[in-house]
Amino acid sequence: MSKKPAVAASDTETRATSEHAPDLRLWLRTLACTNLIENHIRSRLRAEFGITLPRFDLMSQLERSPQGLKMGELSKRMMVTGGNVTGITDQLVAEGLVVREDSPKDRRAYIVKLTPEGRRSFRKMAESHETWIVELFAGMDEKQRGQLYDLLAALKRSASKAAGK
Amino acid sequence: MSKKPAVAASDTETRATSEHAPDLRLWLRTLACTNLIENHIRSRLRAEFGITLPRFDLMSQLERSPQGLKMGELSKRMMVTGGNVTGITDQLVAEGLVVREDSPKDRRAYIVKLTPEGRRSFRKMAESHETWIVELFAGMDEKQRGQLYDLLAALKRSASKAAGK
DNA sequence: TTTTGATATTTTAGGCGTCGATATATTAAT
DNA sequence: ATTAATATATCGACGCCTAAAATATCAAAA
Repeated sequence: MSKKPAVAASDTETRATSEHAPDLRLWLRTLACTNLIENHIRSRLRAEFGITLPRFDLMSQLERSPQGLKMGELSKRMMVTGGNVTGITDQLVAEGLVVREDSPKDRRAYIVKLTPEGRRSFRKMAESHETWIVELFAGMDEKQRGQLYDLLAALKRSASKAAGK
Repeated sequence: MSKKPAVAASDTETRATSEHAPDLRLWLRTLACTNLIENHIRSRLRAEFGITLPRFDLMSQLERSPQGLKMGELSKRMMVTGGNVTGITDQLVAEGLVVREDSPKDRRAYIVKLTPEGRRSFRKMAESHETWIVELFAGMDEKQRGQLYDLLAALKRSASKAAGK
């Protein structure tokens, strides 16, 4: 009996029908995929490790930057506002998974780093996380995944340009 | 001078590097695209119409179902929890854009419908919304968009199956 | 040096979103 | 007809998230 979360499983995409522009349907399908996967990952992280997705994401950024990151860097990379990063960091600090160190170069700034426990904890979770992702994409063959990867690069360029970089 | 929101513009994808599995990089790229587009749409809806994305989404569902939808239907289609729908609906009711009618068939349920004003208001916003989406995808050619559409269908199938329908 | 403008972070207020619990109604089984 | 199981929606607590304003520092120009 795998636990079904209270959140419903289906179709954001239901919004789109014949009269809508193809681009709109394409966008809604993109969204549906993302929501599906994100909701799944979110609930598994919660169920199996008692952590939230944003906290996991922040730790993930830090694990890849052992020298640490400034709050503003985290904000850019996570694509969320600075105020948001403040809150998430506060929580992780309280849990002992992360530390704020004063920047020697700039007294306005902090350098956020994983603690040894944070690093240990993250690596364990990341392993499962990667497995889950692999499972979610397993229904596509190698070639499809490669094509999708390339097309998303094109989409990223297109949207970045239209959104004003 | 187009207004730049306080939210940073770049790369969730920064998380992925060489040592990560290809699937993980594919997922992070998907996420980066979605965030980019969603953030853009969110701030334009706010700036130009003073509405939030979730409220727009809910109205969007209702516009396509003139007979109205039960709270639970909205929850499924929007891929969010029931409690969440309650809150968003409350706000839209307070703004006079939506009504909760008692279901004649089932006294537990409500049927939510757009008011005439809600419908009028939505149609005006939807026009702009669609234009924005078209702009965001404009950097891809017809063929690329078609391929992406098909590949996302495959992803949706794959992820739905792995997530347990 | 003082001012000016930009940058780094936090704070505040309010909306979104989840989970788990509750109240109520429906449906099925006894 | 009573009971039990299931379904619909709301509520409360808590965390995420944004936008806008406040605070502090830096860097460069006057």
